[in-house]
Amino acid sequence: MIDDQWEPPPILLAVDLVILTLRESRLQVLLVERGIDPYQGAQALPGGFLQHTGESLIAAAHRELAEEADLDVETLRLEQLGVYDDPDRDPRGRVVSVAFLAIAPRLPEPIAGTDAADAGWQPVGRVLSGELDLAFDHRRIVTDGIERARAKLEHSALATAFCGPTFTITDLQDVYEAVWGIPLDPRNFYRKIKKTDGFIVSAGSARKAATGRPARLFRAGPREVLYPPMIRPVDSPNGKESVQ
Amino acid sequence: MIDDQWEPPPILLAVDLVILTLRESRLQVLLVERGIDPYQGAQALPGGFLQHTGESLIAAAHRELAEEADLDVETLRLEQLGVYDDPDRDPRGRVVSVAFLAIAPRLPEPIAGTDAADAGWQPVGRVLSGELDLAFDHRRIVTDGIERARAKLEHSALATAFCGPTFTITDLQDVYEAVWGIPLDPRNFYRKIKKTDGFIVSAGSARKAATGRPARLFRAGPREVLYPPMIRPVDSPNGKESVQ
DNA sequence: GTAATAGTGTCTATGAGACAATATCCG
DNA sequence: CGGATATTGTCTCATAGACACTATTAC
Repeated sequence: MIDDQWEPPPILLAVDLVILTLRESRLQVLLVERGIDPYQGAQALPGGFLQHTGESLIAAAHRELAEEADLDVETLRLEQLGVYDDPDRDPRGRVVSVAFLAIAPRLPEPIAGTDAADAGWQPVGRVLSGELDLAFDHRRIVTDGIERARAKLEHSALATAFCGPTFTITDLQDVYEAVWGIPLDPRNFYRKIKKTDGFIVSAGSARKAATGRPARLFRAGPREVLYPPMIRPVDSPNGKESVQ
Repeated sequence: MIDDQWEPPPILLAVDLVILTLRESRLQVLLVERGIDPYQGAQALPGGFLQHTGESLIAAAHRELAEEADLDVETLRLEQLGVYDDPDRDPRGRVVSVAFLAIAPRLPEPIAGTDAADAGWQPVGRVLSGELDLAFDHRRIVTDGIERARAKLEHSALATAFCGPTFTITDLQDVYEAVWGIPLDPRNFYRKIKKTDGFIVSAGSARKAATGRPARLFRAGPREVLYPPMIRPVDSPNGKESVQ
């Protein structure tokens, strides 16, 4: 707790960032090791406090993203994920945090953190299973972010954000399989994608692996809303949804 | 503006409430007439500032709901809609507002406001069209709330929240038609609803109107997530979504 | 040639949408 | 009975999913 030599502390506003990417065919989340006291040494989402009254939340999110993860701010679209305001979520006092979600394409191996003690990718499975313990309520925030990403893959062209500027349809399928956590039939996936006008546009062809027939390359198309949506096979066909 | 006899004012946290209901077969939103200075006399969403540091956002939302609209807090489920934090959104200074969305069943005609100068329902069409001008950025918040409600009708059993404890399938159809703003075929709607296990459960039958065959009555079932989803016919089959 | 991946064709079951037909009330 | 609404039946078309098959590369 903080020393109480003066007035009750005000409510502090913070931002937390859930940055997801695909590495080694697995969905991974960007985490930093906390360098200061509450939860020092624990893994946490990148983020921090608003620096001044006039700073907008999205500006703070972009600033933290640049500071802590050295990510290209321009290419990442941040989407508001939710507000986390349990009065007890931060031992330092009342901290209301606004979480943002972003999807990143595959990046050079180590994220060169300039600010945080250490920044790196972790498979989301280790977070969801509880194997990896996160500071504050960040496990819940990650859980919510993943569920949001899964849902957005159904109705939007978000999946292309996981890929580089050009990609194959198989690359795209890897995204869906990793985020949804289920296998898909390559043949049906291929036709479904190509039948959705504007989802992807041709970008030549190239040889990918050292084996097999080379795949055509595509770029993200103009369409952002998918109609009809991609269908996520249901594993629990009854009752309420079970997150985590 | 506020007088500046002391330190730069802190960031203030507020809640705004989008309460939707069905009246006269139209989607309507609860608005209050502002009694104090910024936008005095204009229509606005019910809401207000957090009263003390320890108050949670959801508690503040419920409190405002009770104060300004005299609504039964227990039956309404508030869902976080989003954060609105444009630094210029409130002339008094930096006010960050968290919006909540709730769906209310048909209620006794006049909402007896205890706090606000006046509270009442307005058809959302008048807000969306700009015919009715709202204070602050509340028109955007209402727009976002409606879009959220439309989307949730597809994938959740939210529609039953618009109805009373028991309702007919035609009542449910009225909800979908009003919120989506399109007509649906009664025969196909009927079968689709009954085929979705757990959406509704039987609750006897009763005569509704003075004419026609009496309909069976139902209650909301245990299912909250609809799989497969209800399908909202698409009016704009191409390109990006236009929220306006 | 074989191995491996990319891409196409085809069949089937299911479900959405159109709409005829029947049921059950009021007067 | 006729008018009105509720409920069921049936037909057609589109599509998801299963899966056989062909195409194109590396070796």
